[in-house]
Amino acid sequence: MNTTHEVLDFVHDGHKRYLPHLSIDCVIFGYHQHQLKILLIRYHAHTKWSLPGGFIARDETLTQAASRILAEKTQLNDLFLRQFHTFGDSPTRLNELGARQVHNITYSKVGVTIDQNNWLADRTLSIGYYALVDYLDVVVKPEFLVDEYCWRDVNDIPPLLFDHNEIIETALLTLRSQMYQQPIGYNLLPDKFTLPEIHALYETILGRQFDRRNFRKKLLTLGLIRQLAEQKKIGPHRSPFLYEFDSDTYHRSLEEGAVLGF
Amino acid sequence: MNTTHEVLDFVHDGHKRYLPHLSIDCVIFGYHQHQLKILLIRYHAHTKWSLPGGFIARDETLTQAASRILAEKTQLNDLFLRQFHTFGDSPTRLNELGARQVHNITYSKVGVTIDQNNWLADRTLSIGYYALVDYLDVVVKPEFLVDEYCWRDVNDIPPLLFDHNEIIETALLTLRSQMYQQPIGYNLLPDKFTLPEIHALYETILGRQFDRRNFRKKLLTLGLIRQLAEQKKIGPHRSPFLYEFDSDTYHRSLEEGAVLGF
DNA sequence: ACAAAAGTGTTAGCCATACACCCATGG
DNA sequence: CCATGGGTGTATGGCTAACACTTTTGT
Repeated sequence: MNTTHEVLDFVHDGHKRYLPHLSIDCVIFGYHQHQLKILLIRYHAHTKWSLPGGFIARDETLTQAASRILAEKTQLNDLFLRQFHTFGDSPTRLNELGARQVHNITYSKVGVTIDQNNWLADRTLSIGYYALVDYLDVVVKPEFLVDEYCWRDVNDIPPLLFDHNEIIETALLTLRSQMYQQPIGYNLLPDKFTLPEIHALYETILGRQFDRRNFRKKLLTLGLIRQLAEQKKIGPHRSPFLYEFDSDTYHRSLEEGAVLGF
Repeated sequence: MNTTHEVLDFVHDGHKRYLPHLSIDCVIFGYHQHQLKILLIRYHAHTKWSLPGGFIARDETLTQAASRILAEKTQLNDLFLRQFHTFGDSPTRLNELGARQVHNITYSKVGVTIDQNNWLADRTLSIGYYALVDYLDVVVKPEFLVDEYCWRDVNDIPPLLFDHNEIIETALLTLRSQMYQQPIGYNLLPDKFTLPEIHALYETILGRQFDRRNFRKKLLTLGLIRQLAEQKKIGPHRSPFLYEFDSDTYHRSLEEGAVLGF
C-alpha cells in the first residue's frame, strides 16, 4: 500500500481480500554483536510505537501470511519464523471503540474516517509470530502509513499500542525457552563463524553468561558445530578458529529437540 | 442451542453474537486408570467424528470463550486448560466449499441450507486448546446438533473432520513436552492419592515407563508431593501409602517450570 | 613489551539410571 | 499359603559446573 488510492481501497474493501477479526503481529528479533533488538514501527500521527503486523488474505494459508508479512517488512525470505500464541484477552482487544480511534488517527493521513461498521473497527484477535534476523541484513521498506521505524533493545521497550508489550513479553519467554531445546543461529551467523561469535549470540539472547570452555564442549559433544582448520583475522588479537554448523545434526535437533541443558 | 429455533437463529444471526472466521477447538484429554482418551463428538448425520468446539462471543475474552466452551461440554469448571496453537494451514481450512458442505449436512437437521454468504460458510481458522480431565467426572451434555459422543483412546483415533487429526497430534506433542516441565495431576487425582496412582498417570500420558523407585525419589526431591501417614485399603493386597501435593511447590513449579528430567 | 582477546583441561559433586528382593493383604 | 501388588536402597556412570593460566596478534 503505497498510494492514497490503495489505502482507501484497503479501508473500504480490505475485508474482501483479507479475513476480518484476525491479524498477525510479528516480533522481529534482530541480533547483532551482543545486541538483541526488536523492530518497532510508528504508524502515521501516533506517538506510541507498535509491532509490525498485517492481515491474512483469504486465499493464503496462515503460514504463508506470516511469511509474506515478514518479507514485506524485512525483504528477507526463509527466516526463522514461529507462531507462539494467539492474543484475545487484553481489554484493548475487546474495546472496539479504542481500536477504531487508533485506526482513525492512522488513516487521517488519507482523510478517511473509520466508521462503526468498517471492517477495521471490528474486534480483532492477533496471532503472534516471532522471527530471528541479523538486523544488519534488514532493509526496512518504507510504508505509506508508517512514519518511522526503529530497532529497540529488548530491555528498553517503551509502552506500545494495544497489548503489544505483552506480546513481546510472551515472545521473549518463548524464544528463550525454545532456545534451550533447539539450536538457533543458522540464520544469524555467517556460514563460518567463530566460537566467540556464537557464544555471544547465546549469551545475548538468553540474557545470561556461559563459561566459554563448557559452552564449546557442549556444542561439540552434541555435534551441532564442527571446528575448521581455518582461522579468522580479527585485528590486533589472537585469531579465533572458524566453525560451521553440522547441517544434519542441526536440522535433526530442530525437529527432535536437543536438550542444551546449561 | 437445544431447539430448532435457537439453531436457526444461530445460523442466520450468529455472526452478530460471535466472531466469524475464528473458532476454538478443544482437545479434551480424559485420563482414568491407565487410559488416556480424547472426547470426540459426531455432528448430526455425519459419519466422521470431530473435536468439540465453538465460537468466540464478541463480548468475551479468548480465555473466557475457551473455558465456556469446555464447561458447556463437560459441565466442569476450573480445569487445566491451555492454548497450544492456531491452525490455519490445512487445505481443509482454505476450501470454503468443503466447509460449507460439512455444515450443510449438520444443519440439514433443522432444514436449513448454508448459502455462500452465510457466516458459517466463511473460511475459519481455529485456535486449539487442550484440557485434562478425569473422564469419570465428566457428564457430557447432550447437544441438539450432536448425534453421539465418545471417549477414544489416544492411540486409536479414527480419521476426523477437517484437520482435527493434526490438531490432536499437536495437542499430544504439546501436552507431553509440557509435562516434562510442569507438574500435572492436580485436576486428575483425588486430594489424597497413592504413588501407584500418580505413577500410572505419568506413564499413561507420557506413553513410557518409569522406574517406581526413581519416580518417587524425583517427586519427593522436587517437593511436589508429601507422603502421609495414612494408607489406602485396596483389597487383597498390601496397602499403599497416601500422598498429597505440596500446593506451594506445585503452583510455583507451574509458573516457573520444574525440570522433571526423567 | 603491552593490551586485548582466544585457546585450553581437570576435578568434584550431583543426578539419572539401573537393578531385585521383601512385605502386606485377602481369599 | 498363594497370588497380587506395593514398598524400599545402593552403586555406577555421565554430565554439569566451577575454575585460571597461557598463547596469539598488532601496535
